[in-house]
Amino acid sequence: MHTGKQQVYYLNILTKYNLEKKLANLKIKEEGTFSTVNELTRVSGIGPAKAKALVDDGILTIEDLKNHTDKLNHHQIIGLKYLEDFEKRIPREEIEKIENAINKTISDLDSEYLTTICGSYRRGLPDSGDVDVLLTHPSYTSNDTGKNGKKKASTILNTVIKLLQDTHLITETISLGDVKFMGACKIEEVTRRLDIRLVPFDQYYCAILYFTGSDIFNKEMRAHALQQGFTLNEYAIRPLGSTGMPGEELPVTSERDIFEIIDYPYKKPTERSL
DNA sequence: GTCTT
DNA sequence: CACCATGCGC
DNA sequence: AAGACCGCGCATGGTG
Repeated sequence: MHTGKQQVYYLNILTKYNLEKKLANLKIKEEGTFSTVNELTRVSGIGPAKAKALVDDGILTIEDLKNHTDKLNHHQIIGLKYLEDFEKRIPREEIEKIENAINKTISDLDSEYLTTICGSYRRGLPDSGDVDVLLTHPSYTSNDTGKNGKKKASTILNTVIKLLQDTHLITETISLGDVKFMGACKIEEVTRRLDIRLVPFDQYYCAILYFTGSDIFNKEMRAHALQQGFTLNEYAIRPLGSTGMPGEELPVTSERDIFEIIDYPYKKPTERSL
């Protein structure tokens, strides 16, 4: 009963999203601004809505945009400034250097921090689009909720980010909250997109699994989990009761634990690029 | 409602 | 000030 | 034809 209601709720979100996407595309095509919108959305932080607004203001190209930076917010200014850089792929050798720099700085701070760079880098691919770092510390768990937990998280993340700024790895901040940093770093010539997210210690391996992907692999694994009577997401794996109601989060101390719980043959990260 | 099977 | 909606990226 | 699908954190601007 509760589950049915929840499913209907998510279904509505999904339906609404699909409809809006379709309507937006139709509208754009009708107005003949399709290619223009695409051009402006190359800038990180400019999506379909902002692009449309800019076009309405007579700003049609990236070149126009450079003369109207007053119409951009901080994210979009960074996106414009590093437009070419952010479109370049990052060789894994460079990510290895970034990884070393991060690990050195953070382990000097506290040896109990754990970091993992996920995404295609972790799957062993020769290059990636950005650097996605997962960060955790035993003192921060999913029990740390409410005002106190937020404060604990924000202290940890802010400390780490400040340190990485001091060592001149992080060069730009797009956004910084309690648990997620989005910004840029530079270790050679090109400025690279860098994300760092703080994850509760007990949810670390579910997060690593999720953010390592690939998307297709995640989908297959989630489907297998369901067959075995479990629900798996970026936070946790939980058994499903006879009603379909998720139970308590199962303890997980490695990525391999998750595979074993759902009786799915272990795949190394390099075997997950489906 | 759309996508997969 | 708190709270919410929207845009955006992942 | 039938069943699967199954957000969220942050910045910004608006409301009261």
